[in-house]
Amino acid sequence: MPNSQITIKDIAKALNVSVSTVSRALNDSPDLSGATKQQVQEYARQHHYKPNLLALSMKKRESKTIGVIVPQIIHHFFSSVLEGMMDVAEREGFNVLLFRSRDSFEKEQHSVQQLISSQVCGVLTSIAKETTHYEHFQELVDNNIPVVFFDRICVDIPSNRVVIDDYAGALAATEYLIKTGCHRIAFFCSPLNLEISKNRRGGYLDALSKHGIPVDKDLIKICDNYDEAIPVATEMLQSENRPDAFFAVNDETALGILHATKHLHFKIPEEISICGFTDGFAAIASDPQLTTVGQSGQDVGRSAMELLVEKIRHKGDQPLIKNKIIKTKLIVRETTR
Amino acid sequence: MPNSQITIKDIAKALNVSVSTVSRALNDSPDLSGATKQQVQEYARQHHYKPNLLALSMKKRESKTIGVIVPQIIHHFFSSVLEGMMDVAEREGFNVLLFRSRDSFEKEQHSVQQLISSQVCGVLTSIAKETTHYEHFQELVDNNIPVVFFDRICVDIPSNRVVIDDYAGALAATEYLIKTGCHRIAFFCSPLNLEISKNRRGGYLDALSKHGIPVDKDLIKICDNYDEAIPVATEMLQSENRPDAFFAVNDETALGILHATKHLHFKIPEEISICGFTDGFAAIASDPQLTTVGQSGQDVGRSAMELLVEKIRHKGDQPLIKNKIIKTKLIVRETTR
DNA sequence: TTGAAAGCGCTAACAC
DNA sequence: GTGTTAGCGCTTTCAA
Repeated sequence: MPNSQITIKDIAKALNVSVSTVSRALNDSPDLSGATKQQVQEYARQHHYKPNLLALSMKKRESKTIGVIVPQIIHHFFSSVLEGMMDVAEREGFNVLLFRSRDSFEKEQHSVQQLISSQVCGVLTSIAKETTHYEHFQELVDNNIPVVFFDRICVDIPSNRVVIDDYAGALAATEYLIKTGCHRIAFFCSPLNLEISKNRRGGYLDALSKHGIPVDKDLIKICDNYDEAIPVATEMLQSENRPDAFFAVNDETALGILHATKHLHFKIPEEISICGFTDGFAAIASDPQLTTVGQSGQDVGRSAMELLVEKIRHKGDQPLIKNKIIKTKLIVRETTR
Repeated sequence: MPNSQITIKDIAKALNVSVSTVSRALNDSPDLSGATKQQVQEYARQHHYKPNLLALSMKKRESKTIGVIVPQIIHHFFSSVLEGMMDVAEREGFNVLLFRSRDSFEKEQHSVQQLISSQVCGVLTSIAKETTHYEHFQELVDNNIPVVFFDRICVDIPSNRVVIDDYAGALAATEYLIKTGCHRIAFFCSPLNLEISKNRRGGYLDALSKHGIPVDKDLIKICDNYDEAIPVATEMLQSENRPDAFFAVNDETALGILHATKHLHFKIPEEISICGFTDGFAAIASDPQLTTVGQSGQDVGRSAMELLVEKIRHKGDQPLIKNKIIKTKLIVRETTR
């Protein structure tokens, strides 16, 4: 921390006025002689005076800082969300304190503690994969710190939420696969403690039942990354009763499946259809290009930050819970018929 | 900001002791009776006491917070850098205040002001594309706030720097192409005001001259993204004197070239070799998988944070400037012979 | 129009 | 062992 920063005290001494005068001048208070005001402002400018935000926050009991916890940063969706949040934070004059949970419950808990200690005026978070209980988030609520969950939400805590319309996205994708002639559609998803997994699975299951296709549990796998998808998909494809389509919770997994499918020389999409979820750059870079459910991370980030700021500004008001649902869009490319 | 947070004052009142006793107990001071200490700690625990970091920072004149400014967040390299920084920050007990310049000089300036005001104890940044003068960074130095530049460095400010070895990476990649039998190697790069462009071009040119291959200006294009690369590469490939290899400043551009090349039914890598720079996920997802110069953003982030923390801890010491160069690694996959 | 003083939450030097 | 107090930088009420 700097030891040479100039304070109002320094200015007061230099100009032979009181600190309150300096404070007033810098805040452009109306009841101050133009002369003194100008003099102070001029001096402050020349000496690069900058208010100490720490002191200001203490005094005003308001830090103008928002805490964000994401599971991961190198991740197309989460970095998009972050970018969207920064758009709004900047516009609304909030700074952002960033934490990352690495999907660890412990790290998430620790981040929340730090955030409370840091006196942030609101928190945006997507919960860690490991997380199954929520006392730490409850503490935020108890401390009167508004929270908005996004994407991986927590239903146990009364708070605003911004989610992708996972159910509708998964429903639409699965229906598309069915309508293009697929009958045995495998589904690769994340652990079911995550709401998004439940919802995407819900969409998948409902699409099947809607079209009278029985559910085969062997077609549903907990598998959500590139490396794991390759052996799992390979095994399925070599089985007697192999699937004719795959739907995965994210693009990486879908691309792992694609890799395995090509390796076994199946024709895509004639023999096997594949659909992902996210629409990152890799979906375009792959060959054939990946059909996927597009979700705008930036929209999620923007909405979440907007909701939070609104909540912070109207803190005393009725604590109504607003949920925001961001629409997805099926992007049909070359891995489906 | 919370209004219900418990303070040492509250604890003192409840337990009928003085605030200093509470403070000492919470800091596990040795000169305190075990009984009182335990009583206080127990009470604090039960009531979820959390120290007010703002007050602590004011008092200690040290905020344990590091400011980071990146041009962009949705960007494989920068998000990797951020992730690497978070690794070290977490380990070393620093919080991270995040800013984004969007490559705008004005936003960068404003971020620096906020950082100074926020009393951060150090700053990590990669300068905006627009930035051509550096008074704002000089102010950090004047305020005795350590700065480490990474990737897009600022040579005018005395400070530590962490850079990718762009020159060596480009040299190695180009030499590899030459050694595997390519003679007409096209080069797609970013505008030349960026140091990285200059350095990568330097590596490319030197590799050519080292192997006695004349430079053909028609083979060098300012083009650094997927969409633009497709038409530019297509045109080159259809020309009479077509290249037999492409080297691009990033993976997206290389993948655009790959797309164009496949579209024209050239055999890869037999007829055309392609090499990118970055090694993001898309390089693996593509088919054939992309040969590329791997640059570890995480290593850059980690090194930058480590250098900064070191500088913060040894503030009084000799202000020697340490530069760190992060090696690249040629990752040969399927788009080169 | 300006100044003095209290206080935000915390620590630490100094008393007892 | 424990309490009292000053002070970090700032705002704001009250007085002058």
